[in-house]
Parts: sequence; structure tokens; C-alpha cells
Amino acid sequence: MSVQERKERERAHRHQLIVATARELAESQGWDAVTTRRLAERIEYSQPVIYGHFREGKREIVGAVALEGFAELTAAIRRAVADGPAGRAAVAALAGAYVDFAGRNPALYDAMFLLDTGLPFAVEATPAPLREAFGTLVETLGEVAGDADPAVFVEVFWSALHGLVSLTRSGRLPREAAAQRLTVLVDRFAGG
Amino acid sequence: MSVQERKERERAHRHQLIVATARELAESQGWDAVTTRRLAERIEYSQPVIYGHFREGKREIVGAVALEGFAELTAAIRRAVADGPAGRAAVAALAGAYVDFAGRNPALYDAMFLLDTGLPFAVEATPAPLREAFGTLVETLGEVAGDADPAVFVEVFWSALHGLVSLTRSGRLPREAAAQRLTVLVDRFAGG
DNA sequence: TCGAATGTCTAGCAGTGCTAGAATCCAGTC
DNA sequence: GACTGGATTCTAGCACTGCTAGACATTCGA
Repeated sequence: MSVQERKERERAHRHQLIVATARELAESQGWDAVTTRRLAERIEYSQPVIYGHFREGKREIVGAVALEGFAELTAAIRRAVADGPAGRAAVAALAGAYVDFAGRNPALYDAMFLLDTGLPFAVEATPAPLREAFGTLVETLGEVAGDADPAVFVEVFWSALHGLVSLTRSGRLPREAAAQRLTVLVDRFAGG
Repeated sequence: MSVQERKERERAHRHQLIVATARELAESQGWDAVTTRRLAERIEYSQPVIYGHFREGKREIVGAVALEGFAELTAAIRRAVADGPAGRAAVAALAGAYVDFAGRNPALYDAMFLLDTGLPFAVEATPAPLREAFGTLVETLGEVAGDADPAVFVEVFWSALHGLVSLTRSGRLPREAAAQRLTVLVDRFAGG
């Protein structure tokens, strides 16, 4: 194994270490606690090494965490609908998985859907994990779109889920009755 | 008019000047550009004077801006439904007004629904402008709730609107087809 | 006019994201 | 094994952030 390969492996490992450390810090203490100084301390290098891996700085790190999140969201949704539920059961399963995912990974969710990451959505350059996540939503929900364009329908349903999640998390909707709100939403979107 | 009254008038004026300046800066350059140094420069006092008005610091300033926003949102929605539209027309008018309000006042909207302001929602201590805004939504939409609790129904519809607005603004939903998404949402919620 | 209370300012703290250039290390060549 | 050049990492620092202690200035009542 060449010196070059070993160097590349070390670099990739360090890159992943930074991303994992950022995510850990974010989930335990919030994104405000994730600073490049703290990441550097945690990985036992100086700050400029962080910038050697992420040329666009902190926002690129948040983007890298988000990418992981999309892969995991896709997996969570696929597991939720693995039994092949149809109609309302599919919508409910997907909605439940989405809200559960957001609840278990609040900082990851913020990286994916709230914070500025620079990741392009819905264009040619959109990274594969993002496309795949959205594609999974369309696969699952396309059949209940009725007259609406399935992609547009999915965008609207996703928006509603995102709205419930983010308003609840920021304290603008009470946590009580969250399940009831989800039921109302599923009823409205699975109704035909 | 007493010295005390004049002092209080001056203080109230300065307080309002800080809030208005924060909002102007936020709408023109984003909330990141709103710093207490810049606000102080703009109002021609030093930084500690800002803290003399807002003991909780910047987040209290953002909250003050948000309060104004709620009053304006209420007015905008009331204007949109002043003709007394019913059923789907009422839902559409309200949804259009909400999205339009968010589009015209992006930073104000962020203060209201994204940023940490410390303002309590949906509890005893919730400020009147917030209660009034929500009450206006319930007044307008309550009749189309069908079997659902009107307040819960309104929470869900508002979440969906918020989701559309915030995902579009952050570039996660394309601006194209925004009107189409709104139509799909209104159809789902006005459908009975 | 004076003194106390109030209001405002200066100066500074601890932290942020980020980078230039110095220092160190590594690997290839002789 | 030594040397050299390139790569990597570090130190030091910049410009900025939110915020505050104590000094200074102003105001107003007696």
C-alpha cells in the first residue's frame, strides 16, 4: 500500500472525525456550541487543519453533517414502509417516521432543514442523498396524490411535516397534542 | 408636563427607535448584520444604552421586532378576509395573505417564527399580539375544520404554511411552483 | 450653587470565524 | 545517513460578536 494511499486514508479518516465530532457536539449542546476551535481541540489538531478539510468553513461542516442526515432519513422512512402499507397507513407510517427521526436527531434535522449549508436542493447539482430522500417520499406518497402532481403533493406534505416539527421544536407549538396534529395532517393528505 | 413624563417619553422613543432600526437593518441586510454595535451607531448612542433598554440583550430586541410583526400579520389577514369569503375562498385568501406577508417581510417573519426570541407561545403569559394573530386564524378557518378541533386544525394549517414559506426561503424548495403548492395545500384543507 | 441620582461612555472581557506566514515534518533522492 | 523540497501543521493575529464594570458627564431638586 503506497504512501499516497495511506495519506489519503488518514485524510479521509480525519475528515469523517471532524464531521462526527461536529454532529456529537451539536446533538449534545446545540449548534451554537459547535465552533471550529472546539472541533480542533476535540480532534487534537489546530484550527487551520479544520479549514484545510472544509474550505468553506463551518457552513461546509454543517452541510457534511446534513448529507449524513439525508442518508439516515431515507433509511428510516424505508424501514417504516417496509411492510408495504397502502393508502392512509403508508402516509401515517411515513409521517410518524419523519417526526420520530426529527425528534431523535434535532441537531441533525436542523442541519438538514434549517441552517445555511450551501447544499443545493432540487437542481442538477443536488447531492445524491438529498435526491434519494425526496425520491423515497415520492415513492411512498405518490399513490395518494390524487389529482395533484405527485412531486408537488410530496413537497406540500413534507412542508407540513417540517412546519409541525420546527414550530414544535422552537416552542411555538406546544408539545402536547403533537400526535393529534399529526393525525389531522395525515387525515387531510390521505383522504383522497 | 412633568420632567418625569418627558424622560419617559424620550425613553419610549429611543426604545422604539432601536426596534425600528433593528428591523430596517434586518430586512435590508439580514439578521446577521444586526449587531448591538451597529444599532448603537445608527441611533447615535453607545452600546450599553442598548442594554439599558433591552436587559436580555439582542434576543429581546428580536422579540420586540417579532411582536410588531404579529400585530401586522393580524392586520394583513383581517384585510384579506374583510369581504367575508367563505369555505375555500376564505382559506385561499388567508393562505395568500400569509405567504405574501412572509414574502414582503422576510426578516420580520424570521423574528416571528424562526429565531430565538424568548417569547412564550400558547401559554398564560403569551403576549396579546401573538394570541390575537392566532385568534384571527381560528376565526377565519374554524368553519372549515370539519370534524377536527378548530384550534388543532388551525395549528396544522399554519404549520403547513410555515413549512412552505421557510423551506422556500431557505432554498430547499424551488420558488417556481410556489403558487401551485399553495393551491394543493388549500385544496387539501378546504376540502371538508 | 451644590450634591445626589441618573444616564452615558470608555474600555475591556471572552468568545466567534477565519487566514498569513512561520515552523515542523515527511518522503524522495543522492 | 544527509539533504532538500514539498506538504502539513502551528502560532499569532485580524476583525468581529454579545455583553458589562466602573468612570465620567449630565440633570434636576433642594
